[in-house]
Amino acid sequence: MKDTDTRTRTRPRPAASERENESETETTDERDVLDCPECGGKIVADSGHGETVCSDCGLVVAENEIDRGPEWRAFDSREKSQKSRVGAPTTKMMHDKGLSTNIDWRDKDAYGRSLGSRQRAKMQRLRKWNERFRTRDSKDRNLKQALGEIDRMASALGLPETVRETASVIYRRALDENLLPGRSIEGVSTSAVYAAARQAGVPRSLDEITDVSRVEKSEIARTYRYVVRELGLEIQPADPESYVPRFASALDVSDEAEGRARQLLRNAKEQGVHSGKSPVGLAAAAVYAAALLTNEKTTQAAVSEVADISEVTIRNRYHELLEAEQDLQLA
DNA sequence: ATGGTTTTTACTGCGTC
DNA sequence: GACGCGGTAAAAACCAT
Repeated sequence: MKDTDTRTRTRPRPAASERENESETETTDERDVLDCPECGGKIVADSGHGETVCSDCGLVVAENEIDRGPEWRAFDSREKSQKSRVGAPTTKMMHDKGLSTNIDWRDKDAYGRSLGSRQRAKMQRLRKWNERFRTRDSKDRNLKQALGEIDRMASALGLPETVRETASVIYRRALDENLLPGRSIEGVSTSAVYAAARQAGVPRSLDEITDVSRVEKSEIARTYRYVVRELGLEIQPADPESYVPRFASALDVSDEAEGRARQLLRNAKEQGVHSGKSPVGLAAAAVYAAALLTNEKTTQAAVSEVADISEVTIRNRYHELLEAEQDLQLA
């Protein structure tokens, strides 16, 4: 991980629809406009989410200002007024932030008198229904937010529609099985994306996932393990070959080299050289080795860059890959 | 918590353009 | 002399126990 300083972290720009909404929600008085150190573009102090962010490259200059914007987002003026922050202070301790109706369990009226049996039965029914609606509402809102997040991350990672759908399904299942309490919506939706991408055979490394998520790597990993276990998802370790096309095209190497890379990986697999090693490292090394074999110019540094893996690892892996290749020819 | 394995970081030496 | 590459040692991260 390169970004040790949390204040200068780049982030993918929000989807167009979101940005439009933010700018029209915001009153346009006294904004600070400065030049971005990163790309020279304009930085507008606001964004409505307590962040000061460059509109061109997404560089986050300052975070943790007070967010005065409305809750979530609004699509028309009716929703906007409904969701604006007016009303009782909310608490995060309750799943519905303490805004819902509560019916006392005591069978007394407002003056403390006991209720008749008819009234008691009525109250009993009301309690039951109130409870039902309340939990359903909260799950709805929860799901809405999570699906938005899943969409945002998936598109930032360039994942196809199908992956988003599986991610949503995974999230829904997690919600239905009550896996959420004690875990953040963010964390679980990130895990869902990670799992879905792997299941679909278009894996993204944990680091790549972490870059687009709002939670830390360790939490994602923890939540991911938990979700996979509880849901009984069957996910094989990522196949190194599935990283090859992405690296190959990022490095502009020929199809021939790409084929060689796959071949190298298959050989390695048969000889069991690959177990225990990171699939990303293997894939990166294979691409590098293949480029070498086909006389194309690539540097370890370049491969290391696109694969986000150290050069040392590439060196070690690609020696092993070439050895495996030789052993195979001798046998 | 611990120990074993893998990956990363940092540094050095070698050959080439 | 800068660059690409190789190797090494030590630190850090990761994993299973």
